[in-house]
Amino acid sequence: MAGADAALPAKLLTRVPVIVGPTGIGKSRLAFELAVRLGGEIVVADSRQVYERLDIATNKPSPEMRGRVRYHMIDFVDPSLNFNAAQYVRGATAAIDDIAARGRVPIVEGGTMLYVDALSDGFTLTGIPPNAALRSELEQLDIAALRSRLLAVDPDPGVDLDNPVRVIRALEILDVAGPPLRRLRTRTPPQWQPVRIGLTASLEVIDSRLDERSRRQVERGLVDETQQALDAGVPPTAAVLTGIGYAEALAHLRGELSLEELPAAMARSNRRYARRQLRWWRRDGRVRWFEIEPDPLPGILRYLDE
RNA sequence: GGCGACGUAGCCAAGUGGCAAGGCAGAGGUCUGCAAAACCUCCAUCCCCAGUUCGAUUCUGGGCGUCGCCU
Repeated sequence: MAGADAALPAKLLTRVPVIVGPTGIGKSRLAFELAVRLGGEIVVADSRQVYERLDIATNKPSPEMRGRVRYHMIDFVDPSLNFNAAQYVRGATAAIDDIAARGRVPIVEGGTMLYVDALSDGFTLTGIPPNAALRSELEQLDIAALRSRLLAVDPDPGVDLDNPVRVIRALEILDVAGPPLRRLRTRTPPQWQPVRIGLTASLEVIDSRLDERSRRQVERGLVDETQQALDAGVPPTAAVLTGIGYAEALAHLRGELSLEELPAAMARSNRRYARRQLRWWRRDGRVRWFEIEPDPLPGILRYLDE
């Protein structure tokens, strides 16, 4: 965080707590408590909580929490649509400005690694929308063909050439913006100072919390919620329904997974995701880590005061 | 008790007389930006014993086990 501070004294920048960590560790609860203490509002950085109605497996804050603290960037996108990181950064940036302008404390909390970093580091994202026709054409090609097609347009695109999703996206962007791809990827730090706070615990603790949460989500009516979304016309391929919990609930509705097996399958997906999140933020030296036991809140408040 | 089939990694599963596909799960990693996605790396000497053979997971015999059918 040193570089950005040189131009503006740190104290003049609004310090924004950014709560990160693996799924199921209680980030949401902590952000809530922090908001209550600080007179804050929460900007959720989560690629699934943005969608309307699908509440259970997206782990949206409870109605009680939402009654006491104002939340932003949740529950406002038609679940049939696909929301993306560029839209997120635009919306979240506006929300933070708005919160700060009203003299309140913005608190970012989230699990979607790219969203958190894109917002906090000010990634310039093109926001170029998916081109269905181009995609269906490109999806016919194997990775070697995709790769050579990309390299023909841009010899040094800076994307993983083994990864079809990335290569297709690169071609999609180049189709609109033209080469070179690298010039489109800049960073403009936000007008506020992120204070990254990581919540962590042992893998055993995380895993057992995920087991428990998955079981409760099924009890709370995850399958019904999924069925209702389908009945409302949300296609099974919609982004929300490919998320953890909904993907497994759909498998159950298709008869591929019994109700008894459902929580375990969900917990497994969650475990993988949690590990990926830990790896992502572990390598970010700007994150200050706090164990969830004992209550990390006092230490975090002290840290924010430094 | 008889007949038949099978016995390959945590699970599913291919395969061959010459040093054992793949998928899932697991572990580790990537990320200049569609990210709860995608990608990369790692991960077995084939139930046991004896025999045939230069060489057996693959062939033969005997165990043990599982499944099915029959009595």
